[in-house]
Amino acid sequence: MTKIYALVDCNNFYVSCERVFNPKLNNVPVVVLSNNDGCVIARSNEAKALGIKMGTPAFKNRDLFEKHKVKIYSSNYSLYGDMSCRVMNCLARLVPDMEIYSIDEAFLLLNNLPQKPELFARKIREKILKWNGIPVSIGIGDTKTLAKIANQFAKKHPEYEGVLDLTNNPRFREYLQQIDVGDIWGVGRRYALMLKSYGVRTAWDFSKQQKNWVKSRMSVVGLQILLEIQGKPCFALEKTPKPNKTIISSRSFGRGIETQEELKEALAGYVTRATEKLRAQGSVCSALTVFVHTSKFRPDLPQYANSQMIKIPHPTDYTPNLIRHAHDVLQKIYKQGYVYKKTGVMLSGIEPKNRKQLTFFMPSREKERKEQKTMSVMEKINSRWGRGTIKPAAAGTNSITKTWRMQRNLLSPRYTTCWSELPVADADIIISST
DNA sequence: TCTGGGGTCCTAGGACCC
DNA sequence: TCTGGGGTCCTAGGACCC
Repeated sequence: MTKIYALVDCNNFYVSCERVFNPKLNNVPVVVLSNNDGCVIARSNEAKALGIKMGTPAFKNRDLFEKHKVKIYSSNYSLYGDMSCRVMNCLARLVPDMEIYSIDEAFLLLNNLPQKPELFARKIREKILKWNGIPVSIGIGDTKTLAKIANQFAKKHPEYEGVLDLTNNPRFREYLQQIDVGDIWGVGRRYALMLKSYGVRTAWDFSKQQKNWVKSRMSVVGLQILLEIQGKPCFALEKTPKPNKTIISSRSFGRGIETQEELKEALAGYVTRATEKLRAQGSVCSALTVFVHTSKFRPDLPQYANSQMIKIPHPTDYTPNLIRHAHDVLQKIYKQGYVYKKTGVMLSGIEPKNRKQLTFFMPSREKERKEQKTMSVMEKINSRWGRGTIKPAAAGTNSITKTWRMQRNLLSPRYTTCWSELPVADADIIISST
């Protein structure tokens, strides 16, 4: 039986999250900025209409922000992550087969419904809005790629009221002719340029190309995209998330830093975070890469970037070990006389902990048990009292780290994940509205 | 002054082996 | 002097995604 795919996409997700707890933000331009309050990463429709572009640096938009009284927020990932879980849990209650694709998107299978997929999608939409306050758009198609395309119409054009079904759609060709080839899922800027140089401008044009032609220019991935556009599924629904093969933790600094001591401290914090993720997915790692670089936006300062990987003899998830390794690598690539803007760590060679390769020179069982116990106690304390309640001393004390930590000057409260920041209902308002 | 962070997959080419 | 051919594994770099 042919499958019917739906893509549920939260509209302007981060902005929508802010609006749930602050209705004053409705109908006015709102943007959310990346870490360090650097770039615009989410915009309300009003902000899009002002011509504020995705990914542009905040300081370049300053005039627009001021002129139109744009509401500006630092990104509040505690809030967005929690809201995302709520939306996904709702979806999971409504359909048996779903794949969480990103923080604000999920693919669903809409087969064997008692009603037409479009009707069902409208109900999903209503419920998510009612239960979570988050508006979503839903595109439906014979493949994931077509569902993605349908979603673009559902989101952009109000006449669809948030849902478009492209399966058995008599206007299928018309729709594909309106989609720029670069807006196909998986066709990025480079491929779009290449395709256009051959006169392939729209999704419809693309769907008419020869398999070999596409494969020779865009590898097998391009071929899969072609087949998907033609309605032949190549990308299956992935119901269970696969463990990550690499885990990265890195941040830009709020200010440039120069000393190795400060870099070590930052790095220790990132390793701590990365190993938390590693343990959360039940894995160990056998390699670690450290990178540092100066700011490429300061050509007036001397530039330096470097990275180095080391193999770890015994695959591990033990934070102090990995911090030690990271510091060793940093020692090798650190150079004095530069103003560093960013450092980070990547864990790789990741494998399941219960299946890890044994080696002759493994640490003793006893030692391993101790390490495990230490990590599990640390984890318990942090999950009970909040992340970072206890951490390796190498990651620095708050008073020291404060000076280089990232800027988040416009942060909203963690309304849903922190007792002390719960929204407070104003008694007068409650009384007057009842 | 101020420019994010975290992932995946594919391919070509080198090292190495028989 | 003559200097093959086929295979595997690993890595770096490029392309893409949200």
